[in-house]
Amino acid sequence: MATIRDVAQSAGVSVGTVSKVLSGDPTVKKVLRDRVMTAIDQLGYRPNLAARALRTNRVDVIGLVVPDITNPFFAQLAKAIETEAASRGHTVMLANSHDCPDTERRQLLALLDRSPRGIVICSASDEGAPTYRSDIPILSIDRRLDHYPLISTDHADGAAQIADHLFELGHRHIAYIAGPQNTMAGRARLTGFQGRIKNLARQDQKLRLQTHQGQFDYQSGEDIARQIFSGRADTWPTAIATASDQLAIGVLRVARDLGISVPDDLSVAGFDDIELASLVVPRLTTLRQPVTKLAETAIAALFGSAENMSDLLLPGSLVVRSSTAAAPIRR
Amino acid sequence: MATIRDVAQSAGVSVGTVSKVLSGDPTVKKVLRDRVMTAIDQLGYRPNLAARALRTNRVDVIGLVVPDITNPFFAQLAKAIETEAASRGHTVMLANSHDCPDTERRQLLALLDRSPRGIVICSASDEGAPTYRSDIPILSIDRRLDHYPLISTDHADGAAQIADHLFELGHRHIAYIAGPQNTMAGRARLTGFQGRIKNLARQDQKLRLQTHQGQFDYQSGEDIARQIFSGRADTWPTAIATASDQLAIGVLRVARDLGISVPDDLSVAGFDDIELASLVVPRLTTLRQPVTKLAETAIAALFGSAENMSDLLLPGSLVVRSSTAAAPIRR
DNA sequence: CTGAAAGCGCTTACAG
DNA sequence: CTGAAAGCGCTTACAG
Repeated sequence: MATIRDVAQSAGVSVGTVSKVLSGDPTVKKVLRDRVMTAIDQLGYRPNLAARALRTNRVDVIGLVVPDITNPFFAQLAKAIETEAASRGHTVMLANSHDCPDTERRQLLALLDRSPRGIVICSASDEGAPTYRSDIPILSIDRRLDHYPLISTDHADGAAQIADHLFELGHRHIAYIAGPQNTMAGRARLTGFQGRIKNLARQDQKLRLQTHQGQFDYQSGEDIARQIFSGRADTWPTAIATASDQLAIGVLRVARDLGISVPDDLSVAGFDDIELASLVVPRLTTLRQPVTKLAETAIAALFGSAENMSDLLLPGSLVVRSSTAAAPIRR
Repeated sequence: MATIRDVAQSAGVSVGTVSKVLSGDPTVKKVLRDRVMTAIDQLGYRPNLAARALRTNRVDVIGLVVPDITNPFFAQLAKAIETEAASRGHTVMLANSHDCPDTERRQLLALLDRSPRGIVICSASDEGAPTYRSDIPILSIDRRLDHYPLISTDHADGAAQIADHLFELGHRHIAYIAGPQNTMAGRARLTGFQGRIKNLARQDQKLRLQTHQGQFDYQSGEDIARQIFSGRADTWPTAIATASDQLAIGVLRVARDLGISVPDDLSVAGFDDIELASLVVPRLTTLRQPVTKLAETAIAALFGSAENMSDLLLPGSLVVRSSTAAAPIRR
């Protein structure tokens, strides 16, 4: 491979001048600049990034740690971050923590060693984590790591939007299937939903909410839905809201198995808007997380002054599809 | 950050000795080694990887280029590759080509600049691409880039396994929905299926195959299925095999819309075994691609002698679920 | 406006 | 078995 010396020699200038041309320094006269450019083209010169990194102590890389790239939400996030980073000439280093704090710590250290421009992490758990001493900015996305600033969807507000939607459709007996309460998202969505329902109950005393507790996954949705529908039919809710699309899809399947028609007899709403949400029958009403916006904001923060960054909540948007409709008339 | 000099000073040895300890050189006496280790711990020393890279001209990174990390198949692939790379102390640099040859080229050049240990690429198109001059090994996975060695599922064999399965179930009128014929996977699956059917036809002259042509996506499956079932019912096939799970899922939806019972009236088989395949109703019989094995093989090849590497086809495995069953008795 | 030179933090022959 | 020194390919004050 040609080095900067070869280019300098071929162009008849000093190495320093080539470097200045490379960095777009305007003090280089056009004649020289042109000679250098031709030499670069001729030799097919590409700068050695390791040498540059050693000298400048900075490398055009963004580190990204997610629990599992196979989860559609994280895949979308990774894609958005990669695209955004690429548009700024940066490459993304990807690591999966496999939802394991130990692995996460190892991956984070490995990334830190490569002195990237910054690191974006969706933490495996939002319980206490070691803090990393280094001048490389670290940003949490979706799930906070330790004390590092967090960029995430406003989960509470999103859940409240769903509550409003169901209330407006006339539902007065609503079930909520919450996500795990040891995650911030799980907690925020539950309290957001409950809070809004409490407010709405002032408008209509008949409004009732029953809550259940599961994981974010599909199986939980199935299990809890079966439990909900195990009682007498006149005790059934007319709408079920859930903390994730996966949960909602589990509910949909149970409804079909039991011959409960969605949305005629039962409205179902999810959360996240994963791709599957619009493929399922009927297509799922849900709350879309602003994934691209989250990624853009995170990258912008990394390139700005991530020092004095504070938490940032971005609003999600209600996506109404065919799994929710006016409440059935009962009795 | 502490440097190797600080460690040397603190341990009272030369920089060279520290370096030898770092690399596990057995010629260093235990006393010195211990002193060095303590100094490292005390100072929290972590080697500067840029400096090491400059010196050794090698960096513990694997480059990975996929069309779109959001596609579940590529996500699985990326996860497997990342896990495998991590187990060898390497980090993965991820790039999305967005299915665009130009972007792919740019991404590939950017990765090459970072002098990774090797690059694994699932190319955006298997039509001609520029060849890259560099001593960094490049390996194609799933879809070939130019002349670079390819590791992929044996698509033809996989499609043949599906053909066998349907034949054994007694199906004698089978439709095949092929994928795009400008992709190798699309072509190989079609010819594999056709070839096996041709063989089986020697055992039973009544065996008939009709083929259709679509994309790999869900919508294609829906469109073509509608077309298939637009004729008289006694001309309908008893089984439909497809070139992708997405296609098959499109077929399933049409079947339900038309009141055709799967698998009683119609057997449906997909290809790939994406996660959705086991979530759909009924669960989809399909051919599982050996994703983990593909990734392991690719990484092993990169760490071995990728020089004299040749193409490698790995067998897929038939996953029988509830969307296929014995052919219905007609007439 | 351009060039000569120092130095980033390592690894690796080479002496001893 | 250990150390002194060269050098990887850049960037960046500093002189001129």
